[in-house]
Amino acid sequence: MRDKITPRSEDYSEWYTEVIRKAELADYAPVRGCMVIRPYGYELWENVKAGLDRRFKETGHENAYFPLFVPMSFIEKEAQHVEGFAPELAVVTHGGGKKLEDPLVVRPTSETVIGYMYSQWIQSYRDLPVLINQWANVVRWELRTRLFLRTMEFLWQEGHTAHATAEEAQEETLRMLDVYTDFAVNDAAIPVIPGRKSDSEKFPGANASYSIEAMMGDRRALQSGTSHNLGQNFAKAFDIQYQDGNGAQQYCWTTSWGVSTRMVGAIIMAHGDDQGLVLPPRLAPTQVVIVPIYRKDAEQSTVMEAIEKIEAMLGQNIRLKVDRRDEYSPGWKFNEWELKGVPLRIEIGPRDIAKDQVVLARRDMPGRDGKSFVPLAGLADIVPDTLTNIQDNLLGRAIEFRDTNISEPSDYNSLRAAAAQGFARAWWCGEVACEDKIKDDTKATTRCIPLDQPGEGGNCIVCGKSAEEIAIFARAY
RNA sequence: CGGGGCGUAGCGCAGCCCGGUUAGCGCGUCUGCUUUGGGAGCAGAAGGUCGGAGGUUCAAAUCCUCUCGCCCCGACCA
Repeated sequence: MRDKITPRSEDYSEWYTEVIRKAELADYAPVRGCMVIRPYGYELWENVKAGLDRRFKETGHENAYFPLFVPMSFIEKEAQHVEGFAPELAVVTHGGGKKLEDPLVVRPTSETVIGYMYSQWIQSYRDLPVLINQWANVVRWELRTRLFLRTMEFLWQEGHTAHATAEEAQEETLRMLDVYTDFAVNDAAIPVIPGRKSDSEKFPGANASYSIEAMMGDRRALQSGTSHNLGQNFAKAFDIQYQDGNGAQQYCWTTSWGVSTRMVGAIIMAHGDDQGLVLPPRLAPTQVVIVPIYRKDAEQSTVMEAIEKIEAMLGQNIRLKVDRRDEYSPGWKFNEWELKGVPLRIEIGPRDIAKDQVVLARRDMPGRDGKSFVPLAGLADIVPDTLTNIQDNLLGRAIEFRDTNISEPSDYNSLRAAAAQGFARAWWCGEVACEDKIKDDTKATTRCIPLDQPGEGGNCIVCGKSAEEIAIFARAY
């Protein structure tokens, strides 16, 4: 906390870990691959949750809670699902001092239990659609973990819906992808690319998977949210049937979609700089911090009185913190709040009070550029405006960064170079062989086939055969 | 699971190769005084089963064997 952090350009990975630990977002737990989310990090997550939860409710979803333990036999019911998840399951074999007859799996995701319950609840077309979300923890036995990006246990939300028709399920899948995009862009200020996953990157058990892909500060891709059209796969495995208007039994069409604590990692890596975190105002636990400056006791009381006026002026709508600690110097506090990514800082001392002004310092513009003197009387307007401006600036900056690092190579050699340095957009025929060749040569994988397509066709960047769609290739986390 | 690195005070490390008094240093912590507009200064103090077990030796943080854990790189990663 007290020392400088490793510059981003020098060692991105080290920078990432140091920022998380020094800003007190999270810490390593005594169990390998697990993390403790500390209060500051948890508050950030709570703001992510609030932004998503509001959107879920606005689109007609309800929250519920399903159990942590899943019978092993459930996981085995859907062939692709078990194949995909078997290697990373945590299995409970003993309970109450006895070996269990049937082992229990700690949920890696909840399609199976929820599918089972849906089969009990759904009888008629009148029961549909079922639109449920749960906020929960899940466990996947990951071999290699990184704070927030991939931990053995993580927090997320998983939405699970059941519909009468394939069309409705597809609409829902894309609607939720759109909700994620809206959240990422407007709340997290991360300009994601929504698209469809290639078959090899698809969720085990899905007919089609979609994701939002974000570009991190090191130009690598981070899958930041997924939405799956599960077709009738889980409905058939768990016998989720309804009687239609003609009295015939039909299988439901289901979807699932999720965003996890990985989103916190995305926020850190999309906006952070050498000073530390840079949080978008919409999600920042503290939006404005006030640092008082004084020498003598008399000055202190004058400054504190002025601060009380500012607090009253800014009201309840701004997440405000006054740093009253006496044991640290103003300079020390400036550095600490910058490390913690607080979007806006107000500095106020005797000289300012004499002129009825304060100093505003913007986190998105380090140093003198971000500092300005503003009249105390105008703060009620200026502070909210500046926060909005910072939010917009972060998004604008991230869009510009992403766009300058997406290239459109026209031949395979330039693709190789492009994929090493950022995102590459190129025609792809859809063959796994071509995908694999790119992966072997560049470590870049198919991130997604963007929803936004040029329309006409082209030739596959690898094999030259005709291709209908453009895909994004990049190295991913 | 393969390759590499590291476990010594709350944190970061030195000491180990070449065994030898009471195991050091920086930061932080505590007390006091002076300070406070970009990471304050001085003085004093507290804080250690040297990851664990076994072995060699008159003597082990140091040498040997085993073991546990963590980090990094790779493979893997809905």
